[in-house]
Amino acid sequence: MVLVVPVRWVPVKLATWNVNSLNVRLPQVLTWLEEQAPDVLALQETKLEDHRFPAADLAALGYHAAFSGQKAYNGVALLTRQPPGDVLVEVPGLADNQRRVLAATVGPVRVICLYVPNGQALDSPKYTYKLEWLAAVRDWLKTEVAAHDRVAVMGDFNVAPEDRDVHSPKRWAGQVLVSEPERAAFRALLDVGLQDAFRLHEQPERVFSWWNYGRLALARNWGLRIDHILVSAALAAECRSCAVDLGPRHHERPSDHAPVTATFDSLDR
DNA sequence: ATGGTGGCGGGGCCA
Repeated sequence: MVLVVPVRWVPVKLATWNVNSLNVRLPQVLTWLEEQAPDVLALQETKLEDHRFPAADLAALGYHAAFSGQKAYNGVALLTRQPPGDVLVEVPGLADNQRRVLAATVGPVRVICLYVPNGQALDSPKYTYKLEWLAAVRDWLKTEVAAHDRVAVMGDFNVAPEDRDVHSPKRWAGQVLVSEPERAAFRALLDVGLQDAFRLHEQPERVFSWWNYGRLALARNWGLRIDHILVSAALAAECRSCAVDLGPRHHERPSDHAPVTATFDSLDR
């Protein structure tokens, strides 16, 4: 007689949030962690040197942390319920002083946090840096996807992939964040074997993740969807939902970005 | 509506 052992499936929640200063936003992050209880939260623009990272406050909520920060600009972190393993803070072969990349293995998932350069404007050296950075990251992600079954690449990509991710495609046509070379670079990331978790599911129209500071922008939903969760095929098959959480964007003294969350059915961690 | 704001740092840069 064959005894069939039931496999226990548990939900997994992954999230990403550009907090625009973890120092300022820490109370909001702590509240959000308690409310949403993600298994992993990827943070961008922490703007904190590592010795100032609020690891104790996060540990009090049961979160481990891996982080790669710098003063005033950039900075990424991964908050995880399970200890992060195989932490990496540099893209192999890419010389970059800016702290924009963090990878860690959490349970069965290789989690990668990205803060893609903004690019400033199409005629700026920062735009060239953005495209070169994305090309180098693409090459690296190819190796990560080859090495791991479940991969989630989360962060502020500073690219609105399609016109439906832009409140006013006409107004934004050709601008940084929506230009065709940036969109091609974004599609090249998908080409290594990743899918936009948000587009795996039916979604309302005009869902965005970033709005300019200034009250009119949010009130009129003048936003862009530039924060993304990309998943490998194995995770895509397990993805249950993906959504933007507008709650924190309406808080007092908010980040200009809202968190993006994806849930999964995954084998017991 | 790419700043009419915000963060950092203490002027100017970055987003």
